[in-house]
Amino acid sequence: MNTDNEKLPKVYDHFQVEDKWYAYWLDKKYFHAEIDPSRENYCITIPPPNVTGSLHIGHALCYTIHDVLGRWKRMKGFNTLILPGTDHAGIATQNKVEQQLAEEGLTRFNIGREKFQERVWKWKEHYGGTIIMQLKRLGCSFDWERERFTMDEGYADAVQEAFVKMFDKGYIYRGARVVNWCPRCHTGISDLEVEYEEENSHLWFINYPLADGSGYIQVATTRPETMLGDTAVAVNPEDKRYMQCIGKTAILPIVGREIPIVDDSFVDPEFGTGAVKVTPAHDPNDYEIGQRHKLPQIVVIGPEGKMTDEAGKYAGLDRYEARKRIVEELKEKGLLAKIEDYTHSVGKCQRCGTTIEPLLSEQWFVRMKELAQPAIDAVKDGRVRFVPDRYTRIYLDWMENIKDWCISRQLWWGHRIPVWKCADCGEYFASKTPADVCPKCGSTNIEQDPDVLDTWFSSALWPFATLGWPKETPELKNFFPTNVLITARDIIYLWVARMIFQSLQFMDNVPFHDVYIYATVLNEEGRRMSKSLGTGVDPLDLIERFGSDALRYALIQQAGMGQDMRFSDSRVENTRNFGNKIWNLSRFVMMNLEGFDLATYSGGFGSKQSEAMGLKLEDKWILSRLNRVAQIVNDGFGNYDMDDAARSLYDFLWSEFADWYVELAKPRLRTDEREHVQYMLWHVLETSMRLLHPVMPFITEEIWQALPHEGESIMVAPFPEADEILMNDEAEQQMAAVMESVKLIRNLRAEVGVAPSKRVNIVAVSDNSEMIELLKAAADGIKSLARVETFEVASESPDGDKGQYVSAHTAGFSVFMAVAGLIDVEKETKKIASEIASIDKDLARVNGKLSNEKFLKGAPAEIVEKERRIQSELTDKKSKLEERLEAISS
RNA sequence: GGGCGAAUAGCUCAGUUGGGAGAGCGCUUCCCUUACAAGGAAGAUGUCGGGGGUUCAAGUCCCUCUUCGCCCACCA
Repeated sequence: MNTDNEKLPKVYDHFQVEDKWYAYWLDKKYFHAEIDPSRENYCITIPPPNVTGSLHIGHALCYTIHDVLGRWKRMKGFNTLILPGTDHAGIATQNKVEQQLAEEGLTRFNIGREKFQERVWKWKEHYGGTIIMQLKRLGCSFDWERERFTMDEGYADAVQEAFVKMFDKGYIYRGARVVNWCPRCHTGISDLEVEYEEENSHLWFINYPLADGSGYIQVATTRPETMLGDTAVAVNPEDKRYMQCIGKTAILPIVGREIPIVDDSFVDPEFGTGAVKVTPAHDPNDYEIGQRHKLPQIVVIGPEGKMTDEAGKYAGLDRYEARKRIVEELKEKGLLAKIEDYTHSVGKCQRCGTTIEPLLSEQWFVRMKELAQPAIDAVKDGRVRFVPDRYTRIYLDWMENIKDWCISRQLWWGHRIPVWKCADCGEYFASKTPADVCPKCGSTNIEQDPDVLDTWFSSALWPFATLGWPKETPELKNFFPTNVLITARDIIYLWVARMIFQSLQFMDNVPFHDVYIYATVLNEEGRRMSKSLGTGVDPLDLIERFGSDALRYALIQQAGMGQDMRFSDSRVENTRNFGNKIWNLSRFVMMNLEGFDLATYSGGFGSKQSEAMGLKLEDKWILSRLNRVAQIVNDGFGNYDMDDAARSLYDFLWSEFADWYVELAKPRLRTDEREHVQYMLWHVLETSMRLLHPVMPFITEEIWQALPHEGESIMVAPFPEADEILMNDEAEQQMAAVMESVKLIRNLRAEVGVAPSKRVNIVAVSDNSEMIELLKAAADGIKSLARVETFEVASESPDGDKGQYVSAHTAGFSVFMAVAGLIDVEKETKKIASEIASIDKDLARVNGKLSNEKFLKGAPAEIVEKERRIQSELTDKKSKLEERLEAISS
């Protein structure tokens, strides 16, 4: 290979490299998975991002993890399918488009359902496109030929199929309930879509006069405006204070309605006055009380958050204005006993922040009990495993206390509910195809339900609907169930749980085997990164500045087991530096590969071959380290410990390969070892690039392509497996001693202030023959790394004028550095004395242990042995220092 | 009210089954030594949140307290 013609630029330029290789990979169709029964599958259907906007760093982490695992498995020979797509995100996207309309002074009602839907589709095209572009820039090796959208044609069919089947099986029912109503979004939402916030408010105490004139009963409320809809007062049946009131009636102030006083064990006698006003149409608990006592339901607040006609003179007022005025009127009438400050949590719409109005309305629900059970079993018996494990209980607790799921939404963007109602006989029926006649009475006077389905109803089908369900496609047969779901912890209930029960229902199998809940990304201030909080960071910005590889590595390096991570730009900058280090490391190797021919090295490193090749200590050492890293990386990816894998590669490449091996290789390249060293450098670098490729795909491809290689892309090259034969404890220990000697000499130089350019004369001393041999063998390397002119190895300290040496001591050997002129005896004495003091401290600890019989008896033999070794090392070092002290002061 | 997680160097975080406290950034000193100044060499910095306990041995296990974050709950 002629390296002169292919000089790599000095600074890594991520711009041209990333675009070039992504286009190449696409062109080669490496991302595309065809069905291949001869190979084991690896399949993930990605969590489809909402088409509400662009992706932030949290998403970048999620999809980087997908891509790391995908690339790893692909290189390991799995038929790998990472299936991408996007989610229509009903309410969220509709809100975005409504905001857009509002800027034009329009509402969805102005332009009508059809036109509105057109606008949302346009929005989807735009932002869906942006998201896909972001994923591509991130380097994601997803199968774009199989990209899906939760409202594409086939998907719509799956949603209808699922709904109709569930409807016909009786899992879906229509019911009047108090639901969480968002007056701004104008729709009901599920319990999971409500977010609670602490609010400072008041507790109003109101006297309700008793009808018999015998006084009044006092109730406490946080929502005085709902009193207009009260149809009872409830007290606890055990509450002695109110026993005589039960069965009596009270006169509802302002309204004048006579309402019963009922007993219900729901009421907590400790809270407030122990008497509760009951508003069945505006509070889920009151609704339940109302059901138990057959109370009427009076809706006094309408869908817009305004008082209804039932509110009499307050009709038409905003709910908060009504509250003010009602409190005012009660005060005037002398019925307001007191007002207390009170802090409580108030439900807000997850999507727009508007305070939820509990409102009685008719909705479609999924009956959950029966569906939940198999989903509970699947996790309990381990068919689905949560990582980290602590989420198992969170899931199970929720599933075991599950409530029915409100799936209808009064929105225009989403899957229209495939239910028709017959105007003549009142029958509701579901149908996948547009219906025109009532199956019960034959009437054609039928109308489709205007509502759409909760987005999560469609998302719940994702792992199988994307593979073709309800059709029995080859993809579905081949790739289902998928291997793992990688997702954020905030959608365990909303999505994960629902995929599990829907999959068990429709596929009779779990949707995935592992659920990996990754870290929540926080910004520098420790706040959750979220678009709606305004704390999102655009990954594209970081990719532009530092490169995709840098961003990916920074994310993976920090992606510990579900731990939150604070993310800041400086992290990515550091990783960019790592990329540059790898780049220059590769430049060095490449510059020195002249004349290297890969073809002559087809054997690799077997134990015998390595002997035959005459491996030096540093060769054995770097091969040992390389294979240990290969082990850690494979284990790390396999156990979702990706940070461990990433960090070990960083340390290996920078602190071992570049800092030590390459430095030791430099002089060897000028000797007859050249060819062998070339092979070593190539081998270690090429293997490292393959190990690193899943995390940093672009730079590794660029380097790999520039190196001699076999195959057309690193993406499809085999992933390195650890070879235990090459793991070599002895070499690692010996190398540690050599490195220690270099550090000691460098340290002495710095201490005495010898200029880096100046070479020094060293005498290394040991009374251990093996150590002497080792130091002798390593002399060339030590001389080069520590800038040593003469390096003498002796069994005794240099005699003669000891005032001409400074020294440093470690276990097994000492180094003496000749200084020009005499040493500063005072300074040297001080240094040695302080070292002795520090050794004494350690020695005291070790001696204490070793003189403790309990320790000697209780601790395992190897630990005792280790302490003994430490003791002898310290003692040895101390005596050397004392000897030295003696020598210089004499 | 219940549950979960976190607390380790100035900052952000690693620390596998209990066995001589680590990295990156920042800081100090020196160096453009032909792979790399986005770099190299040397160095300083810790009551491992507090208090108990188990153990020969605790950052690691148990109890308790404090502070922060998150989740769940029918907080009228």
